[in-house]
Amino acid sequence: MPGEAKVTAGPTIHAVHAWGARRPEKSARHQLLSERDRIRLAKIATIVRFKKGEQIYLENDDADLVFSLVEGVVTAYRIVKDTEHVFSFLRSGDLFGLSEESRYANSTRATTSVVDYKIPLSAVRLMFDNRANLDVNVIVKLCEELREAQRHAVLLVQRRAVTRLAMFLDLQEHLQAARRETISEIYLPMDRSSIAAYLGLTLAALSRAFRALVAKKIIFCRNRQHVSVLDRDALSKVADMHTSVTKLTRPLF
Amino acid sequence: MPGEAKVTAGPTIHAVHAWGARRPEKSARHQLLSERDRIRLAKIATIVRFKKGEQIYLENDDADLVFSLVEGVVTAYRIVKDTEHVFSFLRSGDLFGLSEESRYANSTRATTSVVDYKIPLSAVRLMFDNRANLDVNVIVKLCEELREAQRHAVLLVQRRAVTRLAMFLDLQEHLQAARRETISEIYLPMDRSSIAAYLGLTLAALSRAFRALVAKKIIFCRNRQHVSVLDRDALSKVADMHTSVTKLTRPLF
DNA sequence: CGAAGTTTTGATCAAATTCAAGAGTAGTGG
DNA sequence: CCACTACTCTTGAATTTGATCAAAACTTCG
Repeated sequence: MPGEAKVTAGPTIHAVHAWGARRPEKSARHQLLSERDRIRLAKIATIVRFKKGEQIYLENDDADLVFSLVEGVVTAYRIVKDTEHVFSFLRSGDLFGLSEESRYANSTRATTSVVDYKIPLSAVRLMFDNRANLDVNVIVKLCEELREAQRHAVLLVQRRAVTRLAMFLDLQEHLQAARRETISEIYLPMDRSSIAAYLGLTLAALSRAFRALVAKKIIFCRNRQHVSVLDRDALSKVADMHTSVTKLTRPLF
Repeated sequence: MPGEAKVTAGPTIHAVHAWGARRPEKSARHQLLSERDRIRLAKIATIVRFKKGEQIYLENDDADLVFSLVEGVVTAYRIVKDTEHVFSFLRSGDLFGLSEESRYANSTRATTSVVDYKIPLSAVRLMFDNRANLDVNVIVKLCEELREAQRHAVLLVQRRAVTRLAMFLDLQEHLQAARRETISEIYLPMDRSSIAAYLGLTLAALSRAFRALVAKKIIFCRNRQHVSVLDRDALSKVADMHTSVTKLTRPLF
């Protein structure tokens, strides 16, 4: 397929640059690793596959592996007081598996079938010590994660369920565009209960929110996983965005 | 005062280690910079002071400075649709000022009078290029920020105002302990409206939540800035925590 | 002592939760 | 290809809880 990303061996990290030249195209994501870094990483990384629904690691497990996601969707979550809280849906180009005091800080599972690289943490630390160029790129990636966490917080503060859902759809669409996938339809590989857990809503409230948007002809659900936006202005209006969620970021660091 | 941190020149970064030896004492924060790094940084950093209420930088300003907080409290926030969203209250040992595409990702202001180091971003980038040991420590710090963002998300999902407040108080107390300050009383340097903005509540709801906890004799407010916990078990119960908020973290990276 | 800025309190209203039951979708095996 | 079961999702009615708007009490501070 012409125009596709060229196939190179090894893990990738994609992110919007934190500093560096401001790009003409807004929020374009770039491959952060040099060819050399990718080759270097490829030597210590191995491909792993997970089936849909499979657990990748559990919170509090010994964190000895870092993962680089190649294909599929991974859900990062925690169970607090019997309630699942979803923090992020990880996609191709994302890194996960960082830890607090050598233990994973939350759980992850494959939401679709997943292909990723696993990299022993010991090897990563060695690379840092050897001053590979890697570390600055990891910083950039972390900043992006932080910005996303911030977007999430703004979303969660919204009181109306339709507002949260509209923001979520807007966000998904933008992420999809950043990955250069088609945007004629929004693809939602996760099920309703995961979305509800991400939005901090009950299943019932989420369902009603979907129906409300459909009833107003703002979106159309071809099926559970495929949604198209019929009235973008109305969606933005519902999402309450002066500055779209998509523009949010974080102070950090 | 004996037992105080020894005075050394230059910025500091404090965080819980992401990897490395698991410490006996839970979530102890450590100074991440070596003496050498601090001296190196001190050469390019200058002290700045801000008065209470003063703006430090605004979202979307050109991001040419990174800040290292020495003393005081800084509030990181964004205004979205006329509503202030507070993302974090930064304390001594925290870094802030990182950017997206060379612009600050949100606004910060001094909540108390503040002393910090400002470091030109250009110099920081130069240090990264020169492979100072700095970068790994920055990564560790970013992971901590991420974990905090996650705690915040869990807090925001709680429906009841008292639950959010209880989690917030618990969090503040733990942070205070990690800074090795006294914990006989929780010190809240920020005003009620900032807390409300952090908790995603209105001023009215927050006020009622405070009064509810006071009425149940779970906390005692000596004044607006000083709260003590009278009944820890009851507080934890209100906060809904099997695993206290304070234990939450993030998958990343 | 005012005057401005905060915080508290009260009444009404809107919206999400809860619980429970009903519809729709896969996926299995006959 | 059609049941049959398990699962996900939708819908409904009653309840809980916070937002809103507005006014009163409290704090600073000049």
